Amino acid sequence: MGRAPCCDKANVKKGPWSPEEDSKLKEYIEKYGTGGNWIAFPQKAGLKRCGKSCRLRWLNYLRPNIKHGEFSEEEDRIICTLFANIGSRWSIIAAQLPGRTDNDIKNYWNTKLKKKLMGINPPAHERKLPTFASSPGIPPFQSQPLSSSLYEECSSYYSQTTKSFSGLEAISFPSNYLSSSSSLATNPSIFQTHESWVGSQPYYPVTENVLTLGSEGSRSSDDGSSTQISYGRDNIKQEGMAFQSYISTGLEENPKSMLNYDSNRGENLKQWAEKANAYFDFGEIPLHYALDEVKQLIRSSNSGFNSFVQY
DNA sequence: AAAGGCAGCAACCGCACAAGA
DNA sequence: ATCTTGTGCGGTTGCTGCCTT
Repeated sequence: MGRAPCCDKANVKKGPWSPEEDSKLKEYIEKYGTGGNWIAFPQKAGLKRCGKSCRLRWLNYLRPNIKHGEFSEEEDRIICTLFANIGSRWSIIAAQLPGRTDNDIKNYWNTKLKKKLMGINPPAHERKLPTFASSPGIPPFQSQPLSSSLYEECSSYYSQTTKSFSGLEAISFPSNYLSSSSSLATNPSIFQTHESWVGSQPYYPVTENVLTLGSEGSRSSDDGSSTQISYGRDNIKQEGMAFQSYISTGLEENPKSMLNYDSNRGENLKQWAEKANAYFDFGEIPLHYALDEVKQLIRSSNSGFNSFVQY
């Protein structure tokens, strides 16, 4: 038996909102606010809608200062940069783009930006990647030839054959790790190597290629039309590699001690935090907001992570 | 001009989490 | 400590309008 529905599905209207409903919703909120309870809202406002639907309509469409229409090149860059770094966490990305909603950005990514990236993907045979010698305990890394265009850089990871991005891992913690420290203890599989990531896939620690941000490597073009995404061994922080190594070798040697927080809370977590600090580095992302603010967003949205990683 | 295909986007769904009882 | 409820989020669906044949 699942949880009770949030509203009486039989008696609520679904589908597109009419102008009358819109104005009813808007007028009520302008007069009385949301009342802090969206579930009760429709009844108070005299709307035959689910509370969640009202909330969505307000947040995504009716609320003041919502920006609709074309995304700028700068917005494109921010979305790409953040997507590469934190994945499909649209609410966080939206927080960096004033006036844009998470839904808007998600739609834009899925319908346009992703295709933009895919569109100029060179054939696989033209993308032979050099492999760097690996250090002991550290898996080999590969670099990409540097290019001046953000789209080329990102799209080089897109496979026309599999219709998915592959061989690229953002420098990021696995999303399930970020959102819940306990999942780490119960789901060792998050450490396994995987070969593809798309929006819906969880992030795993880097295994092969790394897309890092800022530092040296590719640079913005003169007109600023590209971003500072760059990748390659030179940009990979030793700490990050060590962190990866720490995870993989540690798991092999003693999975229990790596995963059992209850009995090992303390030293293990301290090491985790240290490695995590080094690993979780945004570099010099050219955003309107300070990196600290981005990190703050992530911290504030992931209490599990926050509970043991101190910056 | 009509039909089919496709892209864009608004809205829905279900899950996870947090807060409060 | 457990259960219930509201909220927020990301993934998905389906409607609508435009484009192509």
